[in-house]
Amino acid sequence: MTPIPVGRPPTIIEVAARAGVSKSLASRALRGERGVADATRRRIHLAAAELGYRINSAARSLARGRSGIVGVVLNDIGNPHFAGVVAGVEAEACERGLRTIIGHGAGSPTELTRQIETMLELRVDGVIVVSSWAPVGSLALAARSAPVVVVARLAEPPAGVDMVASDDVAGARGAAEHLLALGRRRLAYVTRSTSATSDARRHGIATALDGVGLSFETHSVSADGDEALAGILASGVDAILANNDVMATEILRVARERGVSVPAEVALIGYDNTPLARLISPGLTSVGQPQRAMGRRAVECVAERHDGRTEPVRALYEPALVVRGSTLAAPREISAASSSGSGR
Amino acid sequence: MTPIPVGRPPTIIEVAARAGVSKSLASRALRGERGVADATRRRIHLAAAELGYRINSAARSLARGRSGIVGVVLNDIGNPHFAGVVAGVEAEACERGLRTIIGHGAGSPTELTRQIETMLELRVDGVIVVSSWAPVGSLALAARSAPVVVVARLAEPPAGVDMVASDDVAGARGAAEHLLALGRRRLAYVTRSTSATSDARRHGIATALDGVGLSFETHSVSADGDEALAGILASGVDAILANNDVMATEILRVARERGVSVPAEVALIGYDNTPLARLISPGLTSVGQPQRAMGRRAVECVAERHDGRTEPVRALYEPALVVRGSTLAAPREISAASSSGSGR
DNA sequence: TTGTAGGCGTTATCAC
DNA sequence: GTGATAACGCCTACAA
Repeated sequence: MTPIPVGRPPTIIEVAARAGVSKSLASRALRGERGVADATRRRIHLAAAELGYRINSAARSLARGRSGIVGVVLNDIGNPHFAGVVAGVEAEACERGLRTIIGHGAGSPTELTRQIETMLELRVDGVIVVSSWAPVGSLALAARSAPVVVVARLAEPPAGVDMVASDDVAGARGAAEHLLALGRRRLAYVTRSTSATSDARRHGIATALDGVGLSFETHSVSADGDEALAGILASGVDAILANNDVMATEILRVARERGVSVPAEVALIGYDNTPLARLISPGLTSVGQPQRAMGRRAVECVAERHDGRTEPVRALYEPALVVRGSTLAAPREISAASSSGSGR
Repeated sequence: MTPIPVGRPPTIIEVAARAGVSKSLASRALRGERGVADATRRRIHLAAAELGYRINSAARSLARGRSGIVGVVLNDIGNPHFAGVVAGVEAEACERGLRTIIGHGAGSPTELTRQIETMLELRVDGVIVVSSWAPVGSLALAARSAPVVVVARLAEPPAGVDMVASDDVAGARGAAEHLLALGRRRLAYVTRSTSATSDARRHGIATALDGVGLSFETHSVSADGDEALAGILASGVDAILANNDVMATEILRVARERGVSVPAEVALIGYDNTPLARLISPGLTSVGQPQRAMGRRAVECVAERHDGRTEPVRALYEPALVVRGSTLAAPREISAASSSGSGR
């Protein structure tokens, strides 16, 4: 006893009836296939328009076996880094005639997994997971059902999962070397929580400091860790590397509130080089990743898997340090791209 | 013994076969309906787990007539205002057993329309459009197929479309009055482009200034309008109201680059009171909207429509001015909630 | 150029 | 408790 809703969307059968043709012909005409008389085609399109017909994508993907949609699961909508990746995904998907839908992982492994599940149930043609917090197990499982691409660093990406990332070790090392070159010696690394990405960046910093016989501390702070941040700022460090721009911006705010001057007392470096880095004052020195290019590459990976590729992709893009006021006394901007590679 | 499934994802028929039951029984068991012997139910769940079975949501929504998914179409992923609304939507949807997927309108009416179309083709149970740039026509059309809620101001929302907004006129008026109270007299309003939201805010400012016999200018600037912004800053104004926090932050950056001091020379007010307002320096005075509450209300609207409501909802929430350093000489924060209403 | 006849995976309505 | 069987809306051979 389905309570028939008022104005249930019309089906292709009703369109066909109105145009006086069979449903298969209507289907072909609406899909834009050739082999339909022009006059008939016009009648069909007219009927569809009059009825407000809209294809039922559930029925279509059931019949075709694929949906024409790629799903993107984001770690955190509020972080502008992800907006950049999404832009790349959308551009490439659009060029290939694919639609894009987005799922929000809300920074939680559980929720990320749920969103990936939803995408798979929707039978998307591929899942692009922009997060390094998705449980490896659920990624591997997902990859059994559809092409899965992770746009982030994974310690040990499963064989069935493609990975598109930037070289976090090199990026963080470059950032640390920049600080060393400026004469900073007491560095700290601040991150939200441990992840493969975070670990790789820490390792990069360690590499740089090992070379000159220095050590540094790593701090994990929670979302509202103002006190913790203040403590770090007051601990005698002269430079802080943050795991991303949002984190760096928080640190900058706390520094200001506590009267710690940046960069005079403490130099500050973010990661991702999001628009945020340019907006704040002083401008934030940050390690840039080619977000758009990575997003595009992820869609390519999905397409390649559909074309039969089975060997996993491990694309690593070169990061580029963008120097701004938060590490320099003068607010003058210097773009110091360390190197640029395709990563392919 | 868990054989690795290969090829197409397993269907409920394979699960049923493996468990030695009919597909109807498997369906009932997997759906958690009662009327299945416990032992049988366990066998079925085991078989499903071993095969890595995942329901085909296309088939389900085809059979059921609804998808259990609400679609959210955002004007701009990069603007943190939308993240707040999404959080509210997700919370409420989750409590009601609904999934949420997101579409990215990329700030363009065309793309917004396309994303709404995609949602309708996916037969979502409701579309929540968080933007005032979606063409009214396409909203009205969409509302013929599914409940549509706009979370933004529309000049004349179609009868079939629910609207959840905050009182932009009052919010902007309050902001302008705040500036007047501080002794500012030469105000300017800066927006990206005209929209119902933008118009309402302009009107609110006009209302406040009319009361004291002052006038002001409205400027539309494009995405990379640094020169235009610099021009406005140099035009002799002593206060600027921006259409949103992102825009305000841009203005602040340009002001800094051109040596215009905020708030000493020019006071600055944003809109939305996003996390961004707190992050930058000086803190940004901003008109807050209850994003989460509005997101939740939107999902309620969808549910109500499903329960048979036909009269449109026109919910208006009270904005609240949050005063920070960008309008005060001292960087001390004063939370000045003008009033708080449920908007129901 | 057009029509007919399955079939896609699931749910729902019956019988048994 | 359990199992056939008919939709659901569309696509795709295959016929006409």
